[in-house]
Amino acid sequence: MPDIKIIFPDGNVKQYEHGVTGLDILHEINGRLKKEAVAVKIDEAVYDLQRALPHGGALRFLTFDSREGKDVFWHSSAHVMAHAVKQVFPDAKFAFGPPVDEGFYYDIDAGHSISLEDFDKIEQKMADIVKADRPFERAELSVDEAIEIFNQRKEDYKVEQIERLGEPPSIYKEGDFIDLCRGPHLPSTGYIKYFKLLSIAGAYWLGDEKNPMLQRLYGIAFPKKSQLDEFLHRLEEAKKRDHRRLGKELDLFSIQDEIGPGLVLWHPKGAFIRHKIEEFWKQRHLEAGYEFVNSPHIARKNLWNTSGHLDFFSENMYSPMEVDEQDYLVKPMNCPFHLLIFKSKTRSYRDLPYRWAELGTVYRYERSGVLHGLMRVRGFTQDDAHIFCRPDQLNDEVVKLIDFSTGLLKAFGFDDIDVYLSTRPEKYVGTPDNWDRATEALRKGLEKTGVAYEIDPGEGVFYGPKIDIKIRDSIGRSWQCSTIQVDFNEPERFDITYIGADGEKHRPIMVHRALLGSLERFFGVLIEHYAGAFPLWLAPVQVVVIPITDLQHEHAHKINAELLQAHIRSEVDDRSEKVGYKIREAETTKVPYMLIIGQKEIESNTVAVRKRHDGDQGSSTIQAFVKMIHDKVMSKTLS
RNA sequence: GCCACCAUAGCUCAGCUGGUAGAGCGACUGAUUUGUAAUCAGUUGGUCGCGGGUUCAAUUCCUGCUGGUGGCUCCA
Repeated sequence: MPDIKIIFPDGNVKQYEHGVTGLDILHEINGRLKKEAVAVKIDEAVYDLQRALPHGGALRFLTFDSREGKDVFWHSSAHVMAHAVKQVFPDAKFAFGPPVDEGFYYDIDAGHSISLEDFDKIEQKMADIVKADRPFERAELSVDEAIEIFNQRKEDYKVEQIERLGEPPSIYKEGDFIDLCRGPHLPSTGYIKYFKLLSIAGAYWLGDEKNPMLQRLYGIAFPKKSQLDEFLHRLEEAKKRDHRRLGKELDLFSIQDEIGPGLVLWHPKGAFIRHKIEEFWKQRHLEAGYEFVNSPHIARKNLWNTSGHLDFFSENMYSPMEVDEQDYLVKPMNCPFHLLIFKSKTRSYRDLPYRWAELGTVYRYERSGVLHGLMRVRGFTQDDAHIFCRPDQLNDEVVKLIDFSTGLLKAFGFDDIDVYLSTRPEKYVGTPDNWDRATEALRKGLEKTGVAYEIDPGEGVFYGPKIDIKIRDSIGRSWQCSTIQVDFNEPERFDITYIGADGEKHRPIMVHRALLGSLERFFGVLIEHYAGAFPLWLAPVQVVVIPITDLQHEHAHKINAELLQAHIRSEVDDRSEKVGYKIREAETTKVPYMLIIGQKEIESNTVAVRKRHDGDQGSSTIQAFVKMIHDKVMSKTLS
């Protein structure tokens, strides 16, 4: 009896017998899909192609091109990898093996260390499994049946999962390999044509560092060879724009053993770029009604008691130093200082809000394994500010902040952002009631600006909830920079007040915020975003004047002097090298403009302009060139 | 901190199963006077991350430490 009603994307409706599978339907279709479909979606649920459809509905075949298709493809790939590992290491036990953004992994307890040298063997076994083109067969079991199967196979982690699941599990069988899995999976192993194991890492069972550590094998797989090649090529490209590598090549910064891990030296060129960023930042902040403050690097221990840092943040703080028999601590945050500036005199409701900004350098103990170039360091400068306002001003301030932040980031070419609202964590100060008010304020602000956001439960800071803005760089990676945190608690702990219109004392609300985040991380992100080719307004050297022979040296220096007069950062390359060599060097050091000066240019009193990446731009008068540079710097043109 | 891996000249890297090290680029010197991504020649450069052990002999094997890489946990 035909009782499965399928609605096709083109609107056609067709009835099928009970037991019909995606593959059956696929066979009736011609074209690309027939070869490329990896799963089928009925309404909102994704099913295996080989599985009898449990019910009818709107049908859509999924290919590798879709997110869901990739997940199915990579999930099955993880399964194949696990099977291969099992063949190489028969005692291996398996935990989780999900697809991720790019590829898949499987957490494995192999009984001994799997190392990179085992990759070849595992990949060969995977190739055998793929070649055998065995079907993935689904079965649904009772909890007891499943536990028995996995107990027999000594799959302790799987048994634990089943017990935690508490509902009848499904399993997938491929050859003699059985995995606990919700699915869906590819019809057979043969789909996984091109794959590669990528890396190996440690990962705690269930993500808890108290649990034993498993080995996580990462891999990637594609239906087409070109896709695998492109993926590997992209890895290479990402490597080329790695800020650690570019930082060295372009002489921007260094981190040295003698000083200590996570402590950054800004070299002249890097420091110059930082200077331009700070200059811009300060200008924008003055325009937005901020005032600047400054605070010391250390303070008495008791200050950090008052603020709650010693109770909630001490694992990130350095040990006290003794000064005149008193303990002092290096600051991990700037907020207590700003609170005390507020407290230094009586404040009136008329003067709120105060917006106090500081490029404040803080030090935090980060565990050695988390340090990473400029992205994660132990000493860094936050572009910090604290806003003290009345309750009736809060909403407006939050809205302003979101706009201010996105505007600032846009100037650097970051248009693509992800926004998160992080709520109360397990360890927190203050009352749940205050937390709710603060969270609500942030949520309202977000709603008002209309930006799309996600909730990040339990990810707030100890003193308040926060909005985090993550920016996407030019190759699509996401970086956390801006953070906006509403805090009802610190004002209470420091007992700060203002005098209201009613002549009574009132408690102000405090907003903590860093927009670029830290200058170190932001610089690292910028280096990778621009691949080291900083836009004109940031480039430490904007122009290299290149005389062709000694005969043009004098003229070249004259032009250079004119450029310097016009506040253009220019240098002359008057070494005894060929033009090609000098151009190559200017290109590799990513100088935005080159001016080639030969006899022709001297005679016509022009300059031959060459643009980084784009080559010869023809000749120009020096006046026109200077004007163009000025215009681009003024408008902060990115290209 | 945990798991795996790595550490050789300023940089990128060679150096098979132990017999105290090489290349390219860079830097320096000289020649060359050059028209849009590498002119030629010469010179310089290393306690083979640091300490201990095995050995007649250790850059190579073992071990401890330091630092780094990819992850996990944590985070600006």
